[in-house]
Amino acid sequence: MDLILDNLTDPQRAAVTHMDGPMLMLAGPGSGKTRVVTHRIAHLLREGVPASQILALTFTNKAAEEMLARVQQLAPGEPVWMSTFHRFCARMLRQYSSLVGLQENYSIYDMADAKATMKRAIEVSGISLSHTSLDQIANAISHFKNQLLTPESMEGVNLPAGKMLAAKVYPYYQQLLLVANAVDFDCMLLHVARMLRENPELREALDSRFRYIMVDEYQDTNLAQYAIVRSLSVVHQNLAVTGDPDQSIYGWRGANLNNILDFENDYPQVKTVRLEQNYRSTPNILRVADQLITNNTRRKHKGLYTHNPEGAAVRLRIYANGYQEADDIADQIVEQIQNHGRSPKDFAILCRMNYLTRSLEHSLRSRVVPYTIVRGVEFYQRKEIKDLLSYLQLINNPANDAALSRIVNTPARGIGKTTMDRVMLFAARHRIPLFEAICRCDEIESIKPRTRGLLKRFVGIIDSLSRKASSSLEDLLRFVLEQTQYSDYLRFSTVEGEDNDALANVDELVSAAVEFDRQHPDDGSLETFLEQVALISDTDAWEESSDRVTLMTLHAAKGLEFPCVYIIGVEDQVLPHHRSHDDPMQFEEERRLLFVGITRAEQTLQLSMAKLRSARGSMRPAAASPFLLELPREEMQVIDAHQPTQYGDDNDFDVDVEYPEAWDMHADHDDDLNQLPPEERTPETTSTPRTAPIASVTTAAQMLEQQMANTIDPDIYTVGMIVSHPEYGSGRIQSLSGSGGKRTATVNFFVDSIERRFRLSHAQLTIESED
DNA sequence: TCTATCACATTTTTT
DNA sequence: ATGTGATAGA
Repeated sequence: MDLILDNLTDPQRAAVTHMDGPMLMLAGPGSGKTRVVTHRIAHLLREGVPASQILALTFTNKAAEEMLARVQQLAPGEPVWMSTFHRFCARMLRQYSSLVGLQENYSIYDMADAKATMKRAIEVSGISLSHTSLDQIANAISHFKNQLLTPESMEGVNLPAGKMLAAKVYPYYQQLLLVANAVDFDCMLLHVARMLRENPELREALDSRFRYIMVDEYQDTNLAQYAIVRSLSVVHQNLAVTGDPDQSIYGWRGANLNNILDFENDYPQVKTVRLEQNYRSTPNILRVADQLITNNTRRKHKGLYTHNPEGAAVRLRIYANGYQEADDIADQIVEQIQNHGRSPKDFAILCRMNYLTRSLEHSLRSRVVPYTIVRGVEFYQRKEIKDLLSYLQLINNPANDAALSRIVNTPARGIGKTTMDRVMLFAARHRIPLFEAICRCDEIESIKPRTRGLLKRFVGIIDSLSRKASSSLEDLLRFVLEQTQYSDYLRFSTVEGEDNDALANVDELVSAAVEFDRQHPDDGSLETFLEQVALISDTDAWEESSDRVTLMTLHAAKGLEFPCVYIIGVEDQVLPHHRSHDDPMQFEEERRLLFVGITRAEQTLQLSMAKLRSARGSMRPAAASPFLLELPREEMQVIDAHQPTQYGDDNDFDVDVEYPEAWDMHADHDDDLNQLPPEERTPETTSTPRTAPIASVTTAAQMLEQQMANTIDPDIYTVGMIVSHPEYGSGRIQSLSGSGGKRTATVNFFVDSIERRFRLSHAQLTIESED
């Protein structure tokens, strides 16, 4: 039995055993890509390639950790260098910092730090934000860096008007970063790429040090990453990249789809392997995904197939409004958990935009279904955490202006905006860090003597903290808390019993420090801790283990899989997003986004849209996403849950909203019902026109209950009746209670004389005799 | 210098 | 609906 080579398909084995020369692995969703990559590394090691010569680059920490663990399992021994691009660059910069004008204790700015710095740069450059925004400028600068454009190389380059201002800010921003001995995320890549380009002997050394390079999710690489990878594989072209053009959803962040589309041109001797067999989804789901993505032009053809058994038809539900959508999905989940042995963790609800999870949250909470939201901002973005980390950063790198600005007056020390403006002016004039400017505050004439005293006291605090810099992280952090009286500050700024969260978060950070000390008994430096923290993301915190329904954006769902998936808000202007409508490239990316969502599903999938969607506080009509037209309707189950709503029985919107004719939204759905599984195909539903107004109905939830109740007429049951249950056998109905969807029967079973209660709308009770 | 109030915008966000 | 950022007043 060969752990590494057995149980692989032919294409998989071909990829695993490929050793020298470039390789492109086109891996469809659920095709066992991670398995192939890890097995290939194990194979390389077994064939005698030293672990130190292998470098595997991923985009997420999670992917890197997972691969590392799996390789360790297959081939225990010296670990292979597996990390994210950014972590790799962080290490390189640490080692070769002087080549790009940094010191080795440089800081890594997160988005917030970077934006704050840009804001300063904008002020310094004297540009008005009236025709643009900070976000736009930040985006543009990020793009410059991803395109390997330095401020110098951009001089004289013609730019669209939208980017002109950003280009003006760019050099000022870079200057501030340099003075602060700091980099932002994009800089890390840019610096390393430049370093490799400008230092041929270093490039060569690293090229032969990392003889075997693997890149995961290659479709998401930007130009900077591309340049780094190419530089490291000029002499030793043992570059294996894996990816799927159809799953490229980060174009807006600078990812260049051409990197993977042109890989075969870049490396003519490339060996291309296609992994087309899917192990994840039912054929039904896969066909829907495949048919959708066929509409894209910028792709490499893959013929996806699976040997998995046929499953339930993919559902498309059209709801009257977003609340009904949320309630119905929550009801479905409850039903599946109660009666079909599902757990909350089997479900994922995906959406284009974060705010769409709100109504779902509400519906789940009211039904006491546990859920988590995977959001962009979490623990390390919390104010108290950022504050404390800023103290640590300042100790590690006193030039870190972003950290200083954050905590110079937190807790309050009487150093306000006016003072800091003067300090900043002085710092900018002398091109020195803020901390140095504060140390030299005697030279700043505009600052009053009293304030100088306050500034000096601040310097004293930082100095005393710095003297502790080499103690354990836990001690250091506790010392910071003590010296700055930060805990008191939190307690005082607390409104009324509300904010004990903040103190708990502080405790959690201390725990993280303790844990770090434990894991790094010898090499634990402040620098390492800060680097680790800076490059952590919040999606990493998502615990797979907890038994909860997962709510997240389609972007966050990449790489994950769930038995049951709901994709909500499949509406025009939402998916595709209205800002991606015009540009065909972006439009295709939106289609890929839906493709990614669909292919997360293992067993069941429901796409849904609402005819009315509340956005920005008000109800607006929504039209079907154009992508819905591209799906194979004939094999899907289309359910138009059109019902009158609390928003008016004579719903004006109904007439106004335009639906593609092919969808036949309001027609009778006998066809569709015939595709339902038998238990859902009761005479009641077919004979009751679904558009009939139900006068007494007030909320969407009640409507749904009614609807459900109608599927099985509860009134056919009477007390004393003998019924049969699939699990417990025969029994007698003792009593009946409730009404509508809550109509409940208490049954005493003959087999054990135990009474059990069932909701008639859900339970599978069959009548054996009337008496 | 701090605090309260108001206007404003609001896609997605691996690092 | 909700949060953030700027501004004005204490």
